[in-house]
Amino acid sequence: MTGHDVAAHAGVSQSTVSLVLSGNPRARIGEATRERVLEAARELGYRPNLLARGLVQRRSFALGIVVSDLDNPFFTEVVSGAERVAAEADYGVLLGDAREIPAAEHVMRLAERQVDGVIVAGVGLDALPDETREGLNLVLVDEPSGVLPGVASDAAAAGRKAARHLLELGHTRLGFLGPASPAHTFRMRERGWVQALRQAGCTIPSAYLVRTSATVSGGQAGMRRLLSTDPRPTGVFCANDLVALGALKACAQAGVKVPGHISVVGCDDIEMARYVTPELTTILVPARGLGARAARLLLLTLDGRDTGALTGKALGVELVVRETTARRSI
Amino acid sequence: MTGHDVAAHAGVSQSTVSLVLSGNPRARIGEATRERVLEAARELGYRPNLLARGLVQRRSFALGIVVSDLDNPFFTEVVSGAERVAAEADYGVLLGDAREIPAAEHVMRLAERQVDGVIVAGVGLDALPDETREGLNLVLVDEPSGVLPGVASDAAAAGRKAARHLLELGHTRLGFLGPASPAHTFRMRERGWVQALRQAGCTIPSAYLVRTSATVSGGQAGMRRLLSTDPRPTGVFCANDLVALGALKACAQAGVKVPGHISVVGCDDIEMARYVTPELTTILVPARGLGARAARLLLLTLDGRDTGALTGKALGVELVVRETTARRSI
DNA sequence: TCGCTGCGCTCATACGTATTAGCAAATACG
DNA sequence: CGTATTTGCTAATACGTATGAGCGCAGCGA
Repeated sequence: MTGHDVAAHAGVSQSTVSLVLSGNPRARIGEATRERVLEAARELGYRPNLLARGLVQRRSFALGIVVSDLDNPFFTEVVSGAERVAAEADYGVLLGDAREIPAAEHVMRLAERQVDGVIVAGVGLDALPDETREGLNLVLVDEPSGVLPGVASDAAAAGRKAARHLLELGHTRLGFLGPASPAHTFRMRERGWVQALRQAGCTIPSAYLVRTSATVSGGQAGMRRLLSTDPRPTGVFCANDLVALGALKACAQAGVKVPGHISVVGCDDIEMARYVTPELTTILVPARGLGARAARLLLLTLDGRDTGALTGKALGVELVVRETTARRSI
Repeated sequence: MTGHDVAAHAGVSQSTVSLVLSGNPRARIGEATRERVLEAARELGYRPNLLARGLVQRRSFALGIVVSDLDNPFFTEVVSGAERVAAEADYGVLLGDAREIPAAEHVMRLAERQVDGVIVAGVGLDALPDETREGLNLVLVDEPSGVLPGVASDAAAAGRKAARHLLELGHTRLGFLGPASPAHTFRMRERGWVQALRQAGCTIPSAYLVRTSATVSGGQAGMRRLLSTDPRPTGVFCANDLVALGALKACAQAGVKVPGHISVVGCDDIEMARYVTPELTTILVPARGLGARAARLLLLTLDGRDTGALTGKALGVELVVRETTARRSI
């Protein structure tokens, strides 16, 4: 079922079929033949071959999205946001998960598939060698590089807001749970946290700064370490919600009451945060918004339009107070 | 950077480049020229254009996956499993989320992109009209149709195992929370549940069979209704884990102790089930396994290989006892 | 010396679409 | 009525790859 078949059926040439169906407005086509072609196409159930179109147009109208971990709900939200925008614009979305196959490899494969651009989330710039990305439209999510376009949340603000919230509740012994990651976002969350505490005249014993992997089990192990310090912190900020969930688990297992004995603040506001008991106080990072904005940025770039409105400033983050934080009781 | 460029650089024809790089084993190529071509390709950083290849081979080496709801962790796990298998086999994965755009529309778009096959999950056969799928390799996940190939979990067994578990704990007043969905999986989970109860001589008042949407808020609302019955059920089976999480939330808000006052069993075993407090007792449905098997089935079909081993029987489900179920106390 | 047989490579073409140049007929203009 | 101009369509080509047919050449036997 090709354009030639439609042409034959309508008694015109393939060129005419293409002109009619591409909807090129400045194409001069008689009303009668336009009707005949549309009718024939409908009758035959014609669907254009986008590979052929892509080949000649040198645009595939597809974009790729590579995430570091498809099991992390934060990234699936990013994907979800990007997919929505892309689909709305009639773009296809090719997915890559960097757990088994490195991000750089995914990017090259997507390039072979001639995607018009690639969104990369949760992957540092150092994991993407130059030769990987030459001649490719890349947008980084939450990894400001200065050299590549990207969208980001205000990670330092996330740390600051967590700190201020706990400080306002009267807490002064404050712990941090997060990965020793080169990822910009994690570094900035930590930096914002530390700076806000310093500014408030709060000292930070090194035992209160615990390194863990950015996963639930990491948070669990990290919180165990934190609970074994003496005196314990009365408030903890976790670098992301998965870590916070692990921390809550560790508290429950150790018989430590949240928020009675210790207050916990997460970061991301994944959906799960609302469903655990007690509900997690966290910093909302608009994951879906980041994905959507990344896709929009890419699409604007491809159309050669102005992208200033999207690259300008970071997406705001917001404190969401739920049940894991309370005024210091002792 | 095309095969012609590599050819010019190596002093051979484009055909030769193709023969060398396609690695066609029965191609007769001299060792010297093979080396020259490989060297040239490496030097120029040549990457073949898969659109062109797909056009001539009439195979894109890509497959599509359409899910009903990308925010449901169960489906992201299905996607994750399929992506892994596909990537391993050098296939691309095109993603479609059926919340904004109907599944049938996604399938047609994927067909235009010439995917070699499509995996559809969480979507009933009735949502896919015949003309949508003609000439297309479809695999349905958890929606046995008899007419299309598919992979499925043993949904009736899920219902039965939930029932037996609660019966063994001494519960006799048993409620069900689930959608009035045409989806085969939900129907079978319910049927297995009902049959096992009947078989045990357990009557099921219609007030104990509550219809809700298959979401957290649906489960929350449903559980509220169930808690207002008199006498209350002492055990509840939820059609999936999201519903169960909502049910737990409703209990917490109503001051009803789980599992002290009421036992709750979910279905799917999404990751979240382990992180809520109390941890959710549930029926493990191997989502990632389903996705992986669907992808393998598709790949085997495309290679014209035998698929008997994969289509034969449903994937087993398994009771995972955690903390939301306990022996009937009163 | 002359066929004959593999070997190693190239030529030509096809895949299905978009697009430019151009042709014939119709229309407008002086 | 003759000449521009516009209208409506087609022919031809390109996109980058795979692949079957075919060609020159070396080696080999007679």
